[in-house]
Amino acid sequence: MLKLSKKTEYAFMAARHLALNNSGHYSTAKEIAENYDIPYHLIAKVLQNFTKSKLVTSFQGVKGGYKLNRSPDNISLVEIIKAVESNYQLTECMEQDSSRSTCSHLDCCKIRDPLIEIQRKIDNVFEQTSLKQIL
Amino acid sequence: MLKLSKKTEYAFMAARHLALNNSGHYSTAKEIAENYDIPYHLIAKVLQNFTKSKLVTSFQGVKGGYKLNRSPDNISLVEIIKAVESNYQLTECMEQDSSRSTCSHLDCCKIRDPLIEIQRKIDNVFEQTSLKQIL
DNA sequence: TTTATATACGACTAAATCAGTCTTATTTAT
DNA sequence: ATAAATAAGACTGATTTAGTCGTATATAAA
Repeated sequence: MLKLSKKTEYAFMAARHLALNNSGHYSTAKEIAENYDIPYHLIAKVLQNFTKSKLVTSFQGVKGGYKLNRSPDNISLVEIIKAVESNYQLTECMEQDSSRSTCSHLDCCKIRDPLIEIQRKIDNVFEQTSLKQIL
Repeated sequence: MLKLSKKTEYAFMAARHLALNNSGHYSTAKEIAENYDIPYHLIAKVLQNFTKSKLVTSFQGVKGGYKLNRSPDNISLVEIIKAVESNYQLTECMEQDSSRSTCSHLDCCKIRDPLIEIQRKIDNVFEQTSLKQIL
């Protein structure tokens, strides 16, 4: 099956929220958690991932929170996905670090190359959809 | 993350094998299992799924096996995927039978419609790639 | 300078899913 | 009859995912 994890769903929701609430105050993890009924610690981790990938800037302490670093039409969905998913790929053997791939069929599977091409096309879908388009 | 299960990988490999060995004899589950080092019972189930979705015709008994019903350029990868994956979708809330959807965010998530559009585009990638293209 | 409110981060647990195994029934060519 | 094949479902173990908990650190404001 072809599925996004909840982490990615939460990431889209959070990114959307940040894009729509970019004035006045910094949005907090608590605010997003309550607004969309998402467990606090989960959305907090998503936002921390955003910070690490420089999608947002975080401010600690009272009146702290998060703000987007770029305008929504300049952020692609693939950036949001890659910020939170450590394993964004179609099959195990597409592991970037090929030494980590443990697939026992590598030498006889014969379908790897066409699948890489398909992965490229799917990347494109997410690459070419901007955060602005899901507001 | 966005991943195909092993079942789909095995399905692609089996479909490819059937396409390349369509003369002389019917290919058997055993033959495919040994050829690609796939557990026999797993590939057997994949082939049974193919039969159910009319992608192949099965023949029981000695000298039995499977044969493709259509030419490889007339079979899309999405058909192969849907034959083996009961849950081919991007998110839980895209469940065709909406009564089965248990997502607790349905009323506040706000990203469902754009995601449905993205699902459509990904469908398209698999729809427009034929079995012939992965031979 | 204390307090309340925020991010940062890692350990842990429970639930769900996936991959694989095993067993039995049925069909059919020889 | 027998051997070789599909059909189908129950079961198990491993892995992944989702969610929880606890603690440290930073900072605005009283």
